[in-house]
Amino acid sequence: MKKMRVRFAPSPTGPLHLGSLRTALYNYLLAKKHQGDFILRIEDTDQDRIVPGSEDYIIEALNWCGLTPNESPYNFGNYGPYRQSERKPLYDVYIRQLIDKGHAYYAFDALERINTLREKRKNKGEVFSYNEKTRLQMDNSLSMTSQELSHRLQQGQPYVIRFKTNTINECFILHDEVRGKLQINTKTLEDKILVKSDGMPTYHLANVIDDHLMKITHVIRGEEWLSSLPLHILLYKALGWEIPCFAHLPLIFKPEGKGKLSKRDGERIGFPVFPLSWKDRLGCREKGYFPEAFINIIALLGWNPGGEQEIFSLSELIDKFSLQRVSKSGARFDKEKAKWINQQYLRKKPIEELISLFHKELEKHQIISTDEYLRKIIEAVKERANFISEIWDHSYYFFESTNQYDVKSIKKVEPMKNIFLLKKITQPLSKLHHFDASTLKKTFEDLIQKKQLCFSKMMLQMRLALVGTLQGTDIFFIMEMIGKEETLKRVYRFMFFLIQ
RNA sequence: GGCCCAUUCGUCUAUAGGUUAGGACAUCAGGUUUUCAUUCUGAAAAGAGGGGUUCGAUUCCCCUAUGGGCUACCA
Repeated sequence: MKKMRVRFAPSPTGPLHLGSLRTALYNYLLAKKHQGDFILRIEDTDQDRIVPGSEDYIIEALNWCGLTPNESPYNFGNYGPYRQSERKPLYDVYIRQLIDKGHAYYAFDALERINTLREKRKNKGEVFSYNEKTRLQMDNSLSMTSQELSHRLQQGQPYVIRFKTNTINECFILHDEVRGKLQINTKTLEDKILVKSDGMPTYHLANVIDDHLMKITHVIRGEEWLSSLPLHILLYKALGWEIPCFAHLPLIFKPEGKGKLSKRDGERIGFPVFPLSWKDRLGCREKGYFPEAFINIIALLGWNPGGEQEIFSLSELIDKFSLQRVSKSGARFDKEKAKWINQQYLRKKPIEELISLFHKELEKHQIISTDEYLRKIIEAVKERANFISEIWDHSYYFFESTNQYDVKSIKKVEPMKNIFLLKKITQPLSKLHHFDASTLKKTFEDLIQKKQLCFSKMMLQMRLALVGTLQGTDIFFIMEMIGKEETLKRVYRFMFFLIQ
């Protein structure tokens, strides 16, 4: 059996987004499932559109997700180079071959002429297409003598090379791993440009040649390529090559509105469309998504193994993945579910890892603490956090004193009555030697029983005093953690605030 | 306009002709926790429409509608 080889072939025109990363993931999963190779190839045939830094970004993003390629521009296998811009000599060989065999031809038409032709037809409600019907009226090697052709080539006139679409077999059937059979009518195809006037091949040609030369067995890419598939198949046939398996993945749509998710959708949807930050746009990593969770999220966008399990490790994904279970229709991204998945991972993380991550989070607030202190706090609040940063949101009051109070909440709990409540507790608290949660709880209970007070009102007051809002963890735990001195300080400060 | 693809709860999806159409997120309502969360229980919520094929269609076929993709010397 032939070894499975798949490739992820992004063009370095900016950061990767969710959709491309999912394509990379599915490629990776399929390869690993079959002990195959996962190759990264950089498709930089359009030199004008290259954005500096994007290649590094691609590598780093794959790395962060744990999708390490077996072969890449930085990790050569036997089929390099892995950047298309460096493979030009290879392409030239096959371009020659296509021309010699009559599968491609030179076209000298000025862009302006084609554009005006298009305009004219459009005004008539028709469409101009460069194909079997029109090619002989155009300025190309099919409509001129060989002498004229060589003359013009010698003169150095600019030209492109077009594919001569063979329409002898009017219809043929394609097979797509996720969509099944597709019927194609060659009459509707155009003579696409294979080589641009700068001598570089277009995507279509480079892609086919590279996939063949790199011994790619399965081409897994986005649905936007489905309409070019017939051209690609015809190219394989023209070159006399074996056709690989194709799988076209459904698109990922914007969370609201229409159309496929684009790089510009980032902040509008409130979820980063990028795995890592790009310039001033926050990435999922920076937003606090764990790479395992991120992988899990995108894996489920357009695929599921059929059961009711929703949380999968990378190795489980590898084990369960199959192209047959990729859905045909586009998926809309749901950021709430994404959060939930991240939360599931946060809950499962070993405490040691959470401590270390939280140390880093605290650095942002210039806070240094001990592992032991953090351990207790994380255990207490981790259930309510989706991200590490939210652990901070739910625990800041353990690290800094409150001096701001939520006015609405204060009104709700009748302030003047409650100064009286707070006053009652300060005495017993200051007398305590053991300031731990259970002793504290007992102290409160005793007082409440003795003075016939309301437990819940007392608690709300304490909460406001210690946290500033009606949020927060168990009050007795908070007191234990911040200690007697700080507790009393906060209570007095709150009373003072109320009197004012 | 042409070509192509898709269409199950708000969202992601299960169901490979026979199910009370299942689950998850989100939503809502209750219960537990004499404070905050966690948590538990429950509810509402779907096969785009119309024709076939069939004893029987969400499932197969056709038409329409809707959405999407492509239609560049971009990938």
